[in-house]
Amino acid sequence: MHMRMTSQREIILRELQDSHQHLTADELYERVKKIMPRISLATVYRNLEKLSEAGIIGKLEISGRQKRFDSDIHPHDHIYCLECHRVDNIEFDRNLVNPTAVASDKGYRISGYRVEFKGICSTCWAMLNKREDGDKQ
Amino acid sequence: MHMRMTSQREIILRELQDSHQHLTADELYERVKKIMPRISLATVYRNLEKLSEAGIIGKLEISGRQKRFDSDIHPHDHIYCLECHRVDNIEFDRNLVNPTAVASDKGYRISGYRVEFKGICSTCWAMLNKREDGDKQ
DNA sequence: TTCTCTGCAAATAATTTGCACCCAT
DNA sequence: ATGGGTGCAAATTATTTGCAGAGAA
Repeated sequence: MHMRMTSQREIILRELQDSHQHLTADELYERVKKIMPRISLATVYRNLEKLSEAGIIGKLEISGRQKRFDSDIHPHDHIYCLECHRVDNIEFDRNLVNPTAVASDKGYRISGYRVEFKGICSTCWAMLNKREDGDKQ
Repeated sequence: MHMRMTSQREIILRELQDSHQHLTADELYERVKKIMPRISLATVYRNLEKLSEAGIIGKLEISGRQKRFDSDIHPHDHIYCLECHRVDNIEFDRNLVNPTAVASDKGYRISGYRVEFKGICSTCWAMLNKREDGDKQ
């Protein structure tokens, strides 16, 4: 059950890291295809799953949409745009939340938590304002 | 664009409220079918969408799985079980998080946030321990 | 050699949509 | 009488899986 390093796995991981973004499987597929045109989307899915199981990348399950993947695995939180669905890191002091303080709740054994902000990103905000200006004329 | 009250809408809402749970569309469909056997799953989806748009119920998009719906619309947070995927309310002091303190981040206009805990619920915890005991024998 | 990985196509899961008819307002 | 709502089936979206061959270790 050991994980082999294949060229597809290597490229998928590198492309995610180089992107400095929180990409979806198909966004990553489009990027990887430029380097390795015969790769299949299933391979991208399978590798992202393996890599996140192995703790090499993070899997973001945010806002009930497509999963996104994150090459940054240190604990941090995110914000997503309600308009374009992009996801960014957000600076939030995780010391403010003490999981053990709520640990007795409902008898759950708590293993983690995340704080997920939502809003409108600056790009969409600008577009929305432009559209409103147009409406007025 | 006004919302009509139909018998299906009424029953869907009532069943969700009476359940005191965070149900998925198809769980609710199964319950409603017992009262109104010819209702379709699409109707359940459409009504849950309308009701949550109207702010009458809440939509929970948690852990990258099926959406769940909540008849309790006052701001509160949740915990879900990694084993059985049930969702429960969790008591967490939302005053600890100050959205405006992170508002400048990346230029987002923040409109809300949620804190999502994960863990193992007491039922699954008991089952896992029982299974382990079995393994040892 | 062994066993994981791959590409392809088909399958699945969750949700949405087109359409003709129904019914609340 | 309007125009939103409904049931049904088909379509869509995101993801997973079976299979036979490829290729790391």
